[in-house]
Amino acid sequence: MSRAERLLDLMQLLRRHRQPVSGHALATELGVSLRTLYRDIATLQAQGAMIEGEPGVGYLLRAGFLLPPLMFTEEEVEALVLGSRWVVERGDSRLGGAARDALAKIAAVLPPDRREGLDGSALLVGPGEPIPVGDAELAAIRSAIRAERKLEISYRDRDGSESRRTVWPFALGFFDRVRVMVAWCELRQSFRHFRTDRILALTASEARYPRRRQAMLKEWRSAEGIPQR
Amino acid sequence: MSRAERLLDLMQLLRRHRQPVSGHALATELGVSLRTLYRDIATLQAQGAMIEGEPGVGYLLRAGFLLPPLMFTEEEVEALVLGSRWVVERGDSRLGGAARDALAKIAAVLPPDRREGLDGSALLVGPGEPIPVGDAELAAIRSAIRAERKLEISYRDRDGSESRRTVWPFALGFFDRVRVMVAWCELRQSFRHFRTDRILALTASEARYPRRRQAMLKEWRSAEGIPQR
DNA sequence: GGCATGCTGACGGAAACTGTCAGCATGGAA
DNA sequence: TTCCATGCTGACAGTTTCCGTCAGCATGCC
Repeated sequence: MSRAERLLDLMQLLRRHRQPVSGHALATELGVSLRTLYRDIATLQAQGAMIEGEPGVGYLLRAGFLLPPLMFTEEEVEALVLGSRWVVERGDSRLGGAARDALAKIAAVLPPDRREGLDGSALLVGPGEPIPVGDAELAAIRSAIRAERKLEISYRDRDGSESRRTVWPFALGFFDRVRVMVAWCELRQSFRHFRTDRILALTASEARYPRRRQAMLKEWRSAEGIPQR
Repeated sequence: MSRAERLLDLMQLLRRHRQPVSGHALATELGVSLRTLYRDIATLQAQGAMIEGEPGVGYLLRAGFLLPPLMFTEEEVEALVLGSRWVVERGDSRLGGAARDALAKIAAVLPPDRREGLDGSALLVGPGEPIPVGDAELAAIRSAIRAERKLEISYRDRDGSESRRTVWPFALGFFDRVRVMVAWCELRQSFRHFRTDRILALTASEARYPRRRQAMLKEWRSAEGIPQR
């Protein structure tokens, strides 16, 4: 049996056992040495499996690796599909792909009768005005926000004057016609909004910024008078 | 990328495409040769995945695969949250509530560390121009579509002339500034679009209409020159 | 301390993987 | 019919990965 097949088997094994299983037992069941089992576990963990190992106890697959069955009402399915269609239509292509993937995963764990609601949903998103972008840039911005890392951008402001700045991005706003990155600007020492279509160049920095993005978001919200939801 | 990882990716890729996909497309997406893709497909099939391949058509993953899908990635959660926020912002209130409920259910199955990404997501939906509505009407339209039931409406068309008609609604389009119900109009004997803000009154009928809404949607799509997705 | 277990590093032979090439099969389109 | 897109299989050789063995450390319980 090839390794790839064995890894799939291992997942099934862990899924079956609700009690902790010793590595030795797993190794035997898979017909493989203990050392190899440890390597397999490590590989699965590297792919995101939340497998917990405790000395003297054994291994246990924690919830959070495989998607359990989900139950949604028809209306909830409609809402998710409509929202995802909007993301596909208006988000960058990576995010659109993610939306499709998410729906596909949901479809896979939905009871069969609800599943058809996914493809056949009657709620459509009309095409909007094409948004000038920056597809790759949007993905870069999102990833910088997620990792709380600085960005260096060349920006042309409303008046046409260009500048180069280092910013701490913490939010991305999707409007009908434009997208706006919200960030702390090191140059101006204040919160600034940057229309993505005015960003001329963008470099992701290795450096993390010193504040938490959640905190900045909250602060920015109150500064702008936006309710905290 | 290791083979094991690639196999999981391949499963998700197949899940995502609900239509047949050519092996060549899959191989390209995975960054691997066509021959290797065939080998991967064979491996998955040997593991019990029901993947159908037809010459001249492509591959299709039948329901009943071997493993439930992996947990959502961060990007997928972002996409779902953004989409739901848009629905809350732009949908009718019932649908917005459903979007919230759906997110809550998703949150319940997320591993704890991922859960905070839900509320704290940095992707925001900008407020759009307020849409004149009809909140209750929208819910009524959606429900009529779902049940494939006729609606009687009073409508004021572009020219300002009013009419009363019975329609068979089968789709609802969300545009930036307006929402449009798509229906078969008994009066005109053709597909018609009705802006929801021009619907003066609306009565849900008990009577079901004689056609399937999926079929009408498909027919309307090709009549309008809209690709079938 | 003894024990069961988890976990890590190193090593060399064995096994699997991969791309290339070559060819066949099938079903729809021209 | 002839084409074409596609699925599918076999063979081969270079490369990569894998795997068992050994050796050792850590943790927590008795």
